[in-house]
Amino acid sequence: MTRTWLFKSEPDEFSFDDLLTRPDQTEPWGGVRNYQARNHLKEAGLGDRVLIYHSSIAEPCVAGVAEIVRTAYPDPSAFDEASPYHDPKSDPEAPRWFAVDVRAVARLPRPVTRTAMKAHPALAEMRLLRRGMRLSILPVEPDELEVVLALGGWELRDVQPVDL
DNA sequence: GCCAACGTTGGC
DNA sequence: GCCAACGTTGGC
Repeated sequence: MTRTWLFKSEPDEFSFDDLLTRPDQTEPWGGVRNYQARNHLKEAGLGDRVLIYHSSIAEPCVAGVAEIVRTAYPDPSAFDEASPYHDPKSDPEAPRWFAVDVRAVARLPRPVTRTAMKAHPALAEMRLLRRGMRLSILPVEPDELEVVLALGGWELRDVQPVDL
């Protein structure tokens, strides 16, 4: 069963366009240091869709769609003393933090702004839009995915992983 | 820049 | 185990 997730990113740090420039349009997604978000990361399965959401900008939006191409593995940055995400309490024998690899599917024909999502009645229950929601990795319901894609000028079949 | 919401830390 | 203090996130 293919699920959908929403990954937050500050585009100044890493944007959907950055993902498109990576080799094979694939990038490890790590540095998540919140247990609830980590648990979501560990649930992500091969081929799950990912909405890439740009936060902390004037107009926060979903910029594009990616997919999981490697499921959770120990996050190397946790063991890297030079990394800002270094966690001395994470033991390589029992890793605390995990990363996944994501590959771009495509940019949305038009970005779906937070404002547009908030204005849509079908998205009233969307996790992302709840007050005080700070999790950087969130599940997205199937019907919510359809609405977001429609707002972005796409339909669900446009993001079916090709190998399914 | 403000501030609400929330997570983490550490004293007790 | 409680809870105050503090730090961070992220929309506005």
